[in-house]
Amino acid sequence: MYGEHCVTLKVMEYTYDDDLEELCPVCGDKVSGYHYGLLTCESCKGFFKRTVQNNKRYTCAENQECKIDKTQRKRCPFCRFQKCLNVGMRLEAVRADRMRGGRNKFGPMYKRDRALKQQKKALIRSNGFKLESSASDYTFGTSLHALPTISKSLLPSTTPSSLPPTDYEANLYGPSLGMAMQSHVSLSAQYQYAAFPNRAIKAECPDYTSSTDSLTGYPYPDMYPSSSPQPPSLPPLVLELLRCDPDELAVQNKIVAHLQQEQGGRGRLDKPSTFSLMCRMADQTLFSIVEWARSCIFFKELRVGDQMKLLHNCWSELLVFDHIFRQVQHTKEDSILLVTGQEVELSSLLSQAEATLSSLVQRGQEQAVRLRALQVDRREIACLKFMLLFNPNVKLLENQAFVEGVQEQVNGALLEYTVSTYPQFQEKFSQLLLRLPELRALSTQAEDYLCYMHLNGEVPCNNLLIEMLHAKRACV
DNA sequence: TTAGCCTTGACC
DNA sequence: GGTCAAGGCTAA
Repeated sequence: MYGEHCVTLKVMEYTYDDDLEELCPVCGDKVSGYHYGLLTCESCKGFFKRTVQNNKRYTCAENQECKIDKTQRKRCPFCRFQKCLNVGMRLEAVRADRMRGGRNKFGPMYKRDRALKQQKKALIRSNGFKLESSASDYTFGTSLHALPTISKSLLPSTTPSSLPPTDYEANLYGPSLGMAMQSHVSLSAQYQYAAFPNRAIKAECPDYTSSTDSLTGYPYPDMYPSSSPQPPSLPPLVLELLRCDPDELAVQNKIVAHLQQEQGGRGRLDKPSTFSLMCRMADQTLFSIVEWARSCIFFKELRVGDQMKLLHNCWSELLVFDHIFRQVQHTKEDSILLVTGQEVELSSLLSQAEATLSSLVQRGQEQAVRLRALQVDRREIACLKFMLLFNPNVKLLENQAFVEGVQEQVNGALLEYTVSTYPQFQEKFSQLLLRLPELRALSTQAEDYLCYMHLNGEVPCNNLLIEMLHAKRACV
């Protein structure tokens, strides 16, 4: 049996005392500082600047899947620029007026990012996670209670689990889901200003993110000369779906804050197991997913009964998809990026985890590799999440026609988007859809594993995961 | 064209 | 006045 004490995960050592020791997310070269939204190397900074300033258009001689690393980054500027965009470099940080010096509106974001990295580092240290270079051999799941305090502006005044269900409809969801369904509106409102830096920036900068931002292959903002080729217009539905997506940093902050609070309520000696900690992370991620769904266009039009059925059907798919897309963005294939921002060394995990868990992790990594090869972008991810959520095959839906209609609309918008945005990659749409069956199979396997662990008493009590698991199996 | 180094200037 | 993320310059 998979014992909680037998998994000792190595966590990559963080060196946030010196951000410059990090590697460029585009090519892996040494980072020279924050450039256009994130920590990158000097050469990718220059490359990104030249590309945007000179409105360059590249083409890929291969199939737009070129590997970009330090030695090969000069080979294919198309794929290099795509990677710049995919990892999150911001077009709007390149100045249209070419003014030198000074500060831009990203300053606070960089500051927050630094603070977050410090928090993560403290989290890892106080957590007792085994550092790669450390001689001591701590287990992954140890005390979280020594975490540094997250600033009040980032902390919710209350946690989902501390709110009693009062709303009738929310109660229909079950104890945990009911709370998730009714309480997160106020929480998200509180997070809006503290952890949605982009929103604040948008108020002061031209709004490139709403139409032609850094998420696409043809993302040039409107500030460039009108004589230059204009990007194709994007399906409004795709933009709307993307708008529904929560800010990753906000979710991360919220989950870290919750885990801190949760552990704060325990004694120092009451250490959760590795698996238990993973479940708590997944549990909180699931709360975020429910919150996302509730705020989504179309979903909020549905009656609560249908909302429940859809969520019960796809919760594990969305959870697995969330994990996989995080690995796509993470770009490092030798480690896993957790929702808390912590890195876990893959080899260590695979060598010590029980066989089923290893297989799940490996299959997840394979999916991440395939999606990365497809150069999937955020807009496509947003569409795919909707397609998972609005599954017309769910039984006993009150408004099955509506769900089917949404599925068709999103399907059409994704097709239009991929064809117009990636004209050299006509089969991208079908390639993306082909990922879904594998994803569903993986999530089923993950559910089975969770069920098995639950029966063995390894899953924490009052867990939304288990509630969803029971609800789904009761429906089948 | 690339990429390392230099200059600039708002913000602290 | 120091910091640091912008843009600029230039040898390779």
